[in-house]
Amino acid sequence: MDTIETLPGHLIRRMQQLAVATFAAETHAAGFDLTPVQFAALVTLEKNPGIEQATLAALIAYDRVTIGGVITRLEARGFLERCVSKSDRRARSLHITERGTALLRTVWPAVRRAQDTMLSNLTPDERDTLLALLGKAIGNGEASAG
Amino acid sequence: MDTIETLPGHLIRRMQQLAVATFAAETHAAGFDLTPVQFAALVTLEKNPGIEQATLAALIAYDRVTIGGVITRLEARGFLERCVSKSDRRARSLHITERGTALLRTVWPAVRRAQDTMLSNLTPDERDTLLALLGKAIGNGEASAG
DNA sequence: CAATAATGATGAGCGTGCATATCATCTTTT
DNA sequence: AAAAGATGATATGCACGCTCATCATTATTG
Repeated sequence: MDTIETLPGHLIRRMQQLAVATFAAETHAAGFDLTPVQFAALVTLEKNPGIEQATLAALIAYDRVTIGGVITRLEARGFLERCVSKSDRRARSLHITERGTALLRTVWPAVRRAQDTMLSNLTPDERDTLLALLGKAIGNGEASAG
Repeated sequence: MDTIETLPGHLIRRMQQLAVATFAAETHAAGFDLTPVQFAALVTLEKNPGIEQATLAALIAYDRVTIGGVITRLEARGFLERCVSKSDRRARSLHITERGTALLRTVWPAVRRAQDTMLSNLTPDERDTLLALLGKAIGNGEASAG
């Protein structure tokens, strides 16, 4: 064998590559400049106002250091605010801004379109199966009561 | 809805995250310091001696610029050689070295183990299904005679 | 309560991953 | 064969994504 094509890791990377490219294509086409991480952070922040960076990182399964940089860039663009937590002076409490909320509201259609496009080679049944298997593979449904 | 958890893109990213982490864990545990891209490049180079950077990039579906950096690091570590192509002085012909071949031979077991570990939550049938669906989603089997 | 450990954030460093621009070289067109 | 276009590689810039180290602050323990 000794080839890359059939290795799970390679297929997974290609899929992720396609997903990111599709996300970028759809959002850019709609006039936005937002990465998947940035979108995930804002969406999660809208649903959980006031959480700290570490909590946000855990919620969307990212490294804390990575999230720090993402937050810095989102703050610089005015999509969220970062202030020292009242209960823990080490922590930074995060709040999405009006501008951030407005961005989410307008970008959601493009994001939904992207989710559809990146699976356009699959039938609806196949999509369901794929997503179920991915969820099972990454351990969704086990101790995910975070 | 308005949440991240159920979006295909999020699941795909989590899967890729798991795949990379598993690859690193298994190869590190076996005493190697190699990234998935570096491994893919070396394997493909072993099978296709003398190809150029652009060809290699196309074979493993990477950006040419990215591959340039990967090749530079692999060359610095003595795993491959880069020389000006005879037929095209713009191009760089790549050859894996003895050291590179030896590395591949010894790291393969860890890589295979990683491929298994990253899907350990799935049954054999589920793994087959997942890989088939990923292949279909990324368009394998259509004009892939590159 | 003092010493220790744990936690939140940040800085440094490395390696992708991609877009854009630039230069060298090859190919095509006229 | 000169002009125009295409292609291979590289430099630059930006954004992840992670490890390790560091500092501040909080929690724990003796």
